[in-house]
Amino acid sequence: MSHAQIASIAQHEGQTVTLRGWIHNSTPRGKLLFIQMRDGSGFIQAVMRKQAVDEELFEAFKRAGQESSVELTGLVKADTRSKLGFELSVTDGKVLQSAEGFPITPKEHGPAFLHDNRHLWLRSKRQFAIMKIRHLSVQAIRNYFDERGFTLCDSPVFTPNACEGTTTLFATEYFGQQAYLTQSGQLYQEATAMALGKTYCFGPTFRAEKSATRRHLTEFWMVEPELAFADLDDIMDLAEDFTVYCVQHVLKHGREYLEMLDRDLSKLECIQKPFPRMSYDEACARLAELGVPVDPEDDFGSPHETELTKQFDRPLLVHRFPTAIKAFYMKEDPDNPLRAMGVDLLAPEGYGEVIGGGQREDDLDLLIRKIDEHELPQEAFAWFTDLRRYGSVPHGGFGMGLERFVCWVCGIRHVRETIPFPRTIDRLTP
RNA sequence: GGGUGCGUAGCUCAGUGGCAGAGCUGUCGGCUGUUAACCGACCGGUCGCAGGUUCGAGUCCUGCCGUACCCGCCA
Repeated sequence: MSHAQIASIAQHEGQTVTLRGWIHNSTPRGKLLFIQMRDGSGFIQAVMRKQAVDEELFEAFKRAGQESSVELTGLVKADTRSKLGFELSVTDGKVLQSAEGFPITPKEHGPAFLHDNRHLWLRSKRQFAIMKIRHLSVQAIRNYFDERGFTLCDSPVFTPNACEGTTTLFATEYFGQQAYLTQSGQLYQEATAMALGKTYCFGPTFRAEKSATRRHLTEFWMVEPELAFADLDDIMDLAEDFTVYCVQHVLKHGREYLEMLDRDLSKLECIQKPFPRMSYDEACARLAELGVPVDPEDDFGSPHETELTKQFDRPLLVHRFPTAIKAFYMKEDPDNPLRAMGVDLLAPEGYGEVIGGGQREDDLDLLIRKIDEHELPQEAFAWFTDLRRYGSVPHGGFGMGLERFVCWVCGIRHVRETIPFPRTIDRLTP
């Protein structure tokens, strides 16, 4: 007898198979027992008839609580009464461990309770679907860059210096020195891109931001491509093409998971090129037209962002932000030094910033001046300025927050559900 | 860093200053098409913590703790 997987149950129609998994929920109905079983690959309904199995077995399954581990053998039947289209008509089985009082019942629960039980909550159908979509997103990201000649060159997690101020850095002791956990792999990608042309890193990043919002984690995964010989337009083209690829990949391979989450698929189907693009100044003018004016020398906030993205059914690229509010490494607009060659990709439906990036300052003297202006120590950036000393070229890249992407694609409210064990300002466990 | 709301059974919640409640979970029994089943019974309480007002506080006041959401900042 072979063990089958629920995910590929259609191949076994008309056959007798054995499934190994857990009782997701069960409903006794007299001499019938309906078992919602999951095996990690999917969910299926098994029907146990008292007359068809050993009496002791029937009683054992009737007593077995939610999340008991079990083995079930039966005939795979096409059945329209089951949501999957297939049902297991049980002939034999075994309760491996009979569980009692599983805390996450099929009824309603609050977020604090669910997160305290994250190790068990991952077994629910909704979390199963989200983790599958996260996986497909990672697959899409890697495929995209690998198929286009990018070389994976991961940046270090321990770093000696801050690139955007120390208040958002996690500090740690490193053999007697102060070290920080990385909040971006970008500076190192600028080095690898000069060595290999097109590179990317993909790993966890850490930010000690005191942001308790539905869009923030203190530990999150970021993919950061960097290209030599690229200007702002190239970066925007890449961000656009990449986003379309990733969304369409999930849509193509993860339809069943999106349906489990009741995602409106039409909202994802329309994520196609071209994306609307507007400069920051154009965005401010548009906001004024929409009746939400903004001070053009001050960055606009999340309500402004939402108002802007509501105008479109696909992501919006906003470029050329005020230099004053952007990081030291960002290139100034040659046409206007008050504007920097940065770009944000704002996802629709109120999801907001998913990608941030731009063209980097490639002029040695300007970069050294910017480091001073930002009151950063030159010596910490000696290796970074070397990149402009030896064969500087126009270059750029961006970072995409994986969890924000997954949150948008899933159409869920909070990023904390998009990572197996979220780390937020007020949660370190489980 | 700023603002707002909520803490009552394992969970989700109701509770008018006057006897501590419901549904679900769990345990036991019943039921042949359920999928958050249903019917009957049982089990289940430091009303977040500390102080105050009052004849009397789950309920009103103060502080603390926890939690949720919004803003700022970002991906």
